[in-house]
Amino acid sequence: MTKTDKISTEEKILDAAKKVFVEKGKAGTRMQEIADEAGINKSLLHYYYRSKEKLFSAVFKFAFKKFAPGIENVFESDKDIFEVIEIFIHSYIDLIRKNPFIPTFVLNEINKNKTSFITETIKEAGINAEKYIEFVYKNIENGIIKETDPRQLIVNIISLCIFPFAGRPVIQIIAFDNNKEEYERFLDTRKKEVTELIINSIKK
Amino acid sequence: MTKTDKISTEEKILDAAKKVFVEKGKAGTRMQEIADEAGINKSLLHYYYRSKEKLFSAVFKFAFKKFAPGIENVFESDKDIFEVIEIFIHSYIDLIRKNPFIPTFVLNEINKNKTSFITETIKEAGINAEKYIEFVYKNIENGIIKETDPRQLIVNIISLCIFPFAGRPVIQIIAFDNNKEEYERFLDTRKKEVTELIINSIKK
DNA sequence: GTCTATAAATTGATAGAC
DNA sequence: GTCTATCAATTTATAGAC
Repeated sequence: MTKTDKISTEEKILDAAKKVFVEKGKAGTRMQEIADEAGINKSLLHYYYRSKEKLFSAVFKFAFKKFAPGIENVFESDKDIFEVIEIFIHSYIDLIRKNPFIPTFVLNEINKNKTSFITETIKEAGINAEKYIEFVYKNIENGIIKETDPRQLIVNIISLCIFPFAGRPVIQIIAFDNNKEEYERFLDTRKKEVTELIINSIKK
Repeated sequence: MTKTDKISTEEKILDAAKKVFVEKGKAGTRMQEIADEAGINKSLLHYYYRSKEKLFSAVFKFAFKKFAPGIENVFESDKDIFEVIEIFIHSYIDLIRKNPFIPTFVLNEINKNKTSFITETIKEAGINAEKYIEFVYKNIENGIIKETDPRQLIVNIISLCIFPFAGRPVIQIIAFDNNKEEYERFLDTRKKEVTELIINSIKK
């Protein structure tokens, strides 16, 4: 008996739901499709998760955790800020590359679904902005980096990491003649490009 | 009689459709809601536009034109590249600020809706990447800017302009305590921030 | 051109057998 | 726990009166 046989029905449903919701969005998802993907009966979805809404909630929470990197853990150290930024960019781009649909899904649902649930999920993710901001200010005071707005900096970093994935179909068509392999190579060079651009913008 | 009374039913429908589709997305839009928004009967939607699909197509084409700036017009001139970039960033951020939901809408539909219609619309927009690329290379050869990959450059510019709008709800909550006015001020400074970052990255 | 009425298909959710 | 059958509501689309 292989280990995959041991996956519980509840897990099978959640896995299937993640796949379908992230790919099609909340409004575009059909409960039937999740059931098919999980290889089970549609009624079981309601047995384990009362409603589509509740199933979506579970998926969104998972997706948001993937999306929102633990910046507070990376930036709290006493390490070299340039090194920390490089590690952050590299690991974040690696992360998105493994989950390329997550950014579009999260951004879209957050914009369309202005419920208290979404707001709460974002807050509950417990991203500690203060620790990061302190870290940046300390490096400014110590004369290691230029006078920099920490919020502009982090928005710059995340913008540059995410857009090549969210905007991939457009960029690939317009700038790469819809050549998939060429675009993959473009993404390869992206880590270095973004790191250099950011480091260059804060170093004295 | 005011001029607004002269708006044809067809126009009223398209205006209403733009509003609802861009806000709720293709899958989340209901024909009834468009009819209500236009103040007309639901049947008229089908009279003027045969189906939801066709109405969506009209809206998407409009939205994509807004989204995809005419880079070929801006960059074909013999003007100073630094000036051209500044103008491009300023006018693009101004444009998105007037249509803040367009980026999320376009990016989302492009990723979820992998039909030939979407691909064709992107191609038909007729964005002339070559003219832009030539312009950048000319400036490199003339020693005005550093050795730069034109595609990385344009992706950098657009990333930095768009993400603060697509990711607004998250950033506003995490970094600005959900304070709308503070976020508006943040966006105000964004034009200068992006321009400086980009110029700084290409100047010798 | 614009409306009412309604068809036809889809879809989230529940009841009840096993 | 899992399935079949089915309800009830929604939603796109059309027919036909005016």
